[in-house]
Amino acid sequence: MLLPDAVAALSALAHGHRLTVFRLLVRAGADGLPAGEIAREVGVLPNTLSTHLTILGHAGLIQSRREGRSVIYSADYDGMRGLLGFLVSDCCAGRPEICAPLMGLAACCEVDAK
Amino acid sequence: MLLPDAVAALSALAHGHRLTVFRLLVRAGADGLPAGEIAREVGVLPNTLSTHLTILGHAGLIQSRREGRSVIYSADYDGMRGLLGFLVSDCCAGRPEICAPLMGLAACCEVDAK
DNA sequence: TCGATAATTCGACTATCGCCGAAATGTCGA
DNA sequence: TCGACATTTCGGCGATAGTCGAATTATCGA
Repeated sequence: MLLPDAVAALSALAHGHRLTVFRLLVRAGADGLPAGEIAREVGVLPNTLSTHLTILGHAGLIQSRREGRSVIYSADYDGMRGLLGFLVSDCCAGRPEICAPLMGLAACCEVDAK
Repeated sequence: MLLPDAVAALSALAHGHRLTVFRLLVRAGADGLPAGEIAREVGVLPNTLSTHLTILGHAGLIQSRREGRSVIYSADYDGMRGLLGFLVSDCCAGRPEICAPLMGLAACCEVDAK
């Protein structure tokens, strides 16, 4: 991931509603959620939400697929990993002790964790 | 970390110059860098950089200390970890296979890595 | 084919962000 | 104490982001 892509992804998440939507989709998993339900859940007008979803999509953080008259949105875990990887890249600069505290983040996947 | 704090941190990083500055400081380690050198390195006017540094500081991503007539800025690794932790929190939702690909990010600290 | 539902696109308005020049503040050496 | 250096603060300007109402597109059931 290049810096402009990272800026786009960070800008996409740098908004209360969009960040809420993204986290909602991250938790929803691969099944995703229809746009209407997201709008209801987050409490934002459908047209406004649509622009937010477009921004998140362009940033590579979410995907969409059509199912009947609904459009289902789901998190793009590859994009998410790309952003996180960019943020921690070169954090060590030869000093493992510096970013050692960052280890353990992935432990969120452990059973019983959190 | 609460959502408003995460939005503040993401907004702080959602800017080309600020993201560049942050990465520079992350690599610089605990020693940090004086404001003037950062300005030269990034290629931005001192007064403009100052506002950027203030924003990053308020977001809890960098710290500053005075040394003589210089002000030394350095990355706040705690704040950084807080943001990353927030982004991956609850990503599993009981489905370890979903965010399993996120594991290995912390491998940046491994010797020989990157 | 028609009406209803779901979602998006368009146009316009307001608020906020980012930048710069100029001035002010803080610190040190002579 | 004074002048020089490093950084910050302040003012105003142009550009961009966010929101909304209204209109448009897409899909389904009858």
